[in-house]
Amino acid sequence: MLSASASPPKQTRGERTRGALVRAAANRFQERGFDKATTGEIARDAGVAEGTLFLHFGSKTGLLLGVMESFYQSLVEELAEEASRGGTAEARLRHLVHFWLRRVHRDWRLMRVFGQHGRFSDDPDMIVRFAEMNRRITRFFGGIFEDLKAVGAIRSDLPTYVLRDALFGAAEHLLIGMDTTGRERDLGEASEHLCDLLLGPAPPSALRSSTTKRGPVGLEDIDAKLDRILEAVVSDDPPDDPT
Amino acid sequence: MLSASASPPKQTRGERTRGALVRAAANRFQERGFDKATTGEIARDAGVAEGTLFLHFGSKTGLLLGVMESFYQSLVEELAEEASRGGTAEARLRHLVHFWLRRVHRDWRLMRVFGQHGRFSDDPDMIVRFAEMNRRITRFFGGIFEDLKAVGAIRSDLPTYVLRDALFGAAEHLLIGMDTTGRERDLGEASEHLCDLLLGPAPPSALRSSTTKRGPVGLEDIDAKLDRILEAVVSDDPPDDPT
Amino acid sequence: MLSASASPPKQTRGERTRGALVRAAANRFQERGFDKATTGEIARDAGVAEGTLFLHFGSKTGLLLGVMESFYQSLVEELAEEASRGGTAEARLRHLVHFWLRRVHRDWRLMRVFGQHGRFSDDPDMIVRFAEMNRRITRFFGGIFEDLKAVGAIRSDLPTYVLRDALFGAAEHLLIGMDTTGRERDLGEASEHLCDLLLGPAPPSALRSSTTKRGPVGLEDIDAKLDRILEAVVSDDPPDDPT
Amino acid sequence: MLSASASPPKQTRGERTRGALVRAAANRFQERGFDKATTGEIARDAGVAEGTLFLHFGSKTGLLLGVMESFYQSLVEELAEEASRGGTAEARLRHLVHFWLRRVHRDWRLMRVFGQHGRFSDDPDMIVRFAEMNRRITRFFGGIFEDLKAVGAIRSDLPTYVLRDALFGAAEHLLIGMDTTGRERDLGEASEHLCDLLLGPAPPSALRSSTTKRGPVGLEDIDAKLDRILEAVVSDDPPDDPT
DNA sequence: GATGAATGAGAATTCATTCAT
DNA sequence: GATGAATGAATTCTCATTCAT
Repeated sequence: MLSASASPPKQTRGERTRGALVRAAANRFQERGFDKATTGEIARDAGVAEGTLFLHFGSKTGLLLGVMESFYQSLVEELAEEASRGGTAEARLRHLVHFWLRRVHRDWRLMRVFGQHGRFSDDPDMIVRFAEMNRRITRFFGGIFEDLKAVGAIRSDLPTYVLRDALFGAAEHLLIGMDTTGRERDLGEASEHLCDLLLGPAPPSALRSSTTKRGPVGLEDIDAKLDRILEAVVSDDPPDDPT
Repeated sequence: MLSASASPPKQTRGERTRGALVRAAANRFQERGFDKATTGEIARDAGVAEGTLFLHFGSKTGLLLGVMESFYQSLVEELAEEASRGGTAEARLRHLVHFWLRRVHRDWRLMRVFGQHGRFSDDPDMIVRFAEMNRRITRFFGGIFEDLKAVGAIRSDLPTYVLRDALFGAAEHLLIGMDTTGRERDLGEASEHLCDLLLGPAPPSALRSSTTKRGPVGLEDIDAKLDRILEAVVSDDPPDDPT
Repeated sequence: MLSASASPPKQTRGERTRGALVRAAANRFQERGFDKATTGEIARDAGVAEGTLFLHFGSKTGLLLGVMESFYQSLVEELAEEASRGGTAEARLRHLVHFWLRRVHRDWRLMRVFGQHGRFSDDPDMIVRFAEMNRRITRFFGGIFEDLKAVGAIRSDLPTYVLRDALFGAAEHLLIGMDTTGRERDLGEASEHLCDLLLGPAPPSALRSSTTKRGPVGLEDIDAKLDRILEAVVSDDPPDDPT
Repeated sequence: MLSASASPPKQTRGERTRGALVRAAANRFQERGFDKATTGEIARDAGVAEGTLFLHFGSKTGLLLGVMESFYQSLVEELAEEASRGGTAEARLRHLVHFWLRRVHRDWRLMRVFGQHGRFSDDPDMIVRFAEMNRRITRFFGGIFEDLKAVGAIRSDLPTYVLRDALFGAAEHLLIGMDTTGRERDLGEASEHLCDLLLGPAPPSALRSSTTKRGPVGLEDIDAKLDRILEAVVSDDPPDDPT
């Protein structure tokens, strides 16, 4: 989960403890969900007494908040870095979507916990904080959509919220489906398809990116597909939503 | 929630009790989630003793299963009725999507509970049953997508699963967004936009009539068909899910 | 504590359980105070599972309320019976005060718990209920004081509240003193003295009651007192307030 | 609470810390009671680390002891000053009672905590110390009562302990009643009434002059003196308590 | 003297489930 | 079929106290 930071030597004992707790909690929340994960378990994993958990985070919900903040902070950083790579708006979208799919793939269970409790917690603070974090994330994509519309690469008659919901919703369903059914999907391909959907059909010129290139069909293509069909006789099941 | 059926007079006492429990449970699950809803309050709402609940459903999970079955049964019936209205594939899609949005709008919290517990329950029976129900739902849309591709109304390069994930995912995000933020959206408009996205911009010519020929059969045609087969085989067993 | 009722055969299981819990709780509250008594302990004493306690009383505070109600109910009944004995207002006062001293002597620790938590609980319901019970008790004495004033047996220039506070306060301090210091006092004598104080000095005639009779002093009296002085070289400690 | 003394400039750091802790603790004990006040909040209020509290007082009980000592020390000083004003025994009583009412009015919650824990603590040291402090207080009043009896201003047939219990008990009930019911009482009036009760109605003649002789010595006189001795011996060690 | 981080033994409460009637 | 009373394991949270720095 949250990586065991290669800590620059300066860190108080308290900081180390907090870190260990956040990491242990992220793991437990991910694998068992918030409600089924117990504070006892988490403390034990972190190698501290249960009371220490409450010393640092005040409550189980406070701990979740801590995990969320830690998670979204690095997520935003990564996203910022990925988004900083130049290119046309379309290239940036394709790049970010691909990144998003891979990123969410790693942590969708945890993000699902965030979504569930960030939105429906009894603690209003939690709800507010979660909304903020979420906004920081969606902004990245919302901005690009606006750019694309301005440039004419996306039909301007589609409201941004539909595009955004389609993007995040599709990603979520896709990833959950993969994880709960065991069916493997090539995330690169999937993200290309998803972008294709959002961007609409290729404008006259051939801007198509490599994976989706539609050159003349050869026997190789057919053979590859037959292979996949043969494999497909085995797989099984359905997906849901991350955040 | 599940409507208090104007019951045809004949019903055993047991049936009436079961019904009351299912209705009460649906309400509680919806408003408090599965875990926070207690068997005690459900029994009280239903006007029976707590023991009676276990007499009929064996366990809380069993009760959830009962609620799910009752829910999906009517959902499938409604969907079947809506889908039976004729029209072009596109008209059927637009109609069903609109219906879906309105329908899910009413019960998204409950469906969210189903999705959560149907997929991640410890009870394997629960998982299997949920998958079946889900498949019954997705089939309606999957079929239409195939038709639309066949007809050329949807670009055949987009795999069905992407369309399906985009549809269900977008619907879910849209509805949750409405409910948690209080922001009102016109569901009619939203469903039109969503269909516009899925269908892509209207093609220039009259390719939309249902049985247009596309010239001599080439490898491209075969390849396209293999695409459909591939999609069908992979997704008929493990389809995407609308929760 | 609360007497193990010689139950008339009709009593549901629940009633028996409630009774056992109330009795066990009264004991524990009395000997350890409300805060230090644990629900686990009480349940064990009552021979039921800890959960059962909460089934019947909802919370530890609810249990205290149950104990209080049970206690004050019998107290009021006893008081009503004692008060029903006729006689002059003075005779009734002397009788009731004597009864009160004996009664509180038995349960002052418990009554102290009631006073503490009945007045300072966070639960407003508790406070209201306690105030009501208390009023029911004080009314008995307040009424008599009014009668005595009307009759001229008590100086009418003393407000009733002073008399009442002096009575209850003195009783409380007296009893606590006895219990915490181990010093024995004759409750009959003490109640006579207390009444003497409240009533003021004897009117001309010799209404003095038997224990306080001041006949001619004999050597026996002096000898008895010397005995007590000799013993007194050993005793120790101080008192507090019941309710 | 305990006043922030305008300290004579010389005070070690330790003394200042102790003082801050005692003041903070007095406040917390008063408003939340001993058990509900936590060492954490007290330390925070005092502006020191929690560990520091234990450094100075060893335990929470030790802290209470510290507060008690500080409190009773000033109380005794104040009382001594008030008592030093001359006048007849009766005037001194009236003055002291009035002072007592006003004084207790300010701090009855805290004194209640002292009474509760000073008497029922598990720590035997606490009990002993509390008893000593208490004795120092009661002596002031006990002495006056003896004087008044000697002078004939109080009927000598009432044992001192009854007077003392009535005084302290009435004061306590009166003050608690005021605070918990919100009912305002004029403390000046109340103290007059209370003294009137204790002193009884003014005797007809001039028996109140300080050294009135009462004729030839008889057994009655000896007996009365034995009463006083008896009382003194029994109550000088274990006196009644003003809490 | 002082700190702040850590501790761990409780405590109250919850709730799905069982079972005698 | 139905009930209501009982259960007891599990869980979160509190707080006085300790101790290395």
